[in-house]
Amino acid sequence: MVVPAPYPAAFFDRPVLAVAPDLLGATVRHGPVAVRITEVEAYGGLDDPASHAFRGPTPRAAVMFGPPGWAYVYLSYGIHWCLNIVCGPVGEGTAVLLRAGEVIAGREAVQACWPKLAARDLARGPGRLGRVLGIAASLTATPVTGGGPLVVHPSPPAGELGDGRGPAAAVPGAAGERIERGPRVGITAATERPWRFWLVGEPSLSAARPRHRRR
DNA sequence: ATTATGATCGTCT
DNA sequence: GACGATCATAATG
Repeated sequence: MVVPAPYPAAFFDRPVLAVAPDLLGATVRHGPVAVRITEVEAYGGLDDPASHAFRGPTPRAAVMFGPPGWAYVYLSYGIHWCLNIVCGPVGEGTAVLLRAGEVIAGREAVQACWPKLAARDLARGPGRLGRVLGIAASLTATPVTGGGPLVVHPSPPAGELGDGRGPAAAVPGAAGERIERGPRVGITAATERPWRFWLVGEPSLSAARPRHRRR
């Protein structure tokens, strides 16, 4: 089994609106579990009222102003641990929120933990994605570029990454897939910015998932 | 099928 | 002291 090298810090040291779509189709790994990212949101710095970085480097948001390629983990609604990757140069305060994905490694163990969920729902939504990966507060301010417990790397061809990837999931891969964008979800400020990105046709999307039409 | 509500706690006002 | 970058469950059409 070949595991690709992580994306280098330079990959994340770019405008957040450039990094966000580039993360679609990439893989996040933590221990035995890996998730192929299908939906993300971009969050700005001091200029984005919806961002945790909007009020400057507070104790919580200070990580966002740190080096690109570091994880920013926060607790949502007192319950869910959500995962971001810091982007741009030090001091900018931007990050990409990982909102949904497809479990491509360690799926059997994950399925055993949540047997009532369909495979496509296991990492659908930022809270579930974090839960499946075992995201914890201790992972904030650690690099995802290698050397840490959390790693982001290009997705290998279907089947080369452990169990769980059936032929039906052997999608064309990030390169050939279409990307759409739209408004971010769950925020009350700057709702007009189309800073949410997703892979067209993925069954694991957290919102606006195409319901099959009745006839 | 959609809509309502409770859970639960760190962060910032 | 109010409010979330959410989700599971229950109630209702």
